[in-house]
Amino acid sequence: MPELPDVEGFKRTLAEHATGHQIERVAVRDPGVLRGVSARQLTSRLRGHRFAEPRRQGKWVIAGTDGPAVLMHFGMTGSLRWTDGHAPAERFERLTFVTDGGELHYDDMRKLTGISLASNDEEARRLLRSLGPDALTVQPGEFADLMHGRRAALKTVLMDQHVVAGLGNLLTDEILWRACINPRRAASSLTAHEVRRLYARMRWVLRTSIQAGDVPAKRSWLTGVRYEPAPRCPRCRTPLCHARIGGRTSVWCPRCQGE
DNA sequence: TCAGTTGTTTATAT
DNA sequence: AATATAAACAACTG
Repeated sequence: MPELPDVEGFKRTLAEHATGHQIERVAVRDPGVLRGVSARQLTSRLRGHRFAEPRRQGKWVIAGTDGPAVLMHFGMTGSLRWTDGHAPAERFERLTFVTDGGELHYDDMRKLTGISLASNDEEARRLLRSLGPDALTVQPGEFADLMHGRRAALKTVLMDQHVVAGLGNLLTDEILWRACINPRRAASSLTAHEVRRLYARMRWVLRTSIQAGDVPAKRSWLTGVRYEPAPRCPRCRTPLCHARIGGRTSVWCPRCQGE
């Protein structure tokens, strides 16, 4: 269930375990996750190279090496696991990087996105150049400018990876609920005060979620109640509204955030 | 059997 | 350029 906090965790897995280790081979169990590269190419171009410090931009992990860089996306169901030695394949394991120190396993049930290869970090940046600034590191002034220039519904704008990278459906609803702003408001209609509040709540939700390793499903969070049959606002107990906004199911509190 | 799903890309129209 | 919408991708859950 990868949202930005989960992806940050995958990056950490790479950083803590894989960095410095040499890739001996890549075992492609399901080429359906490869994007723009064949299984043979992936192995031959990566073999012998060592993982460097990984980066994250939005929901992408860039696993650099002293040669090519691996671009990973996790769609709705992907994840990354490290095992110190060889481990039998999990049910949805699609690809394994076998290194001299252990194995990095890419699991993904649905295969909605996948893995691609860039010749170097420069090409990796070029491939991801259409992404907006990362939601965790975007500066308040830049964030305000981005919101100001968009007339579409706030929910749609926040989820648009070309505007700000990293916010998915659950995170966006959680942030808007905490900022007490209606998801259908035009982004450009926010007052300066509202933009500052939105920014502050976004930072808080992201930092708290990253610490937890995912968006917490606690009862005090919108995320923790949104799948209940008749969910109520964790703050004021008002029954929550739900509708499709920007093509995704959205949940909000009509009392805290307006109808 | 059918609807729904935590995401991205592409096409299409406005 | 923005904006809005739908479809496709794939495989599971309720």
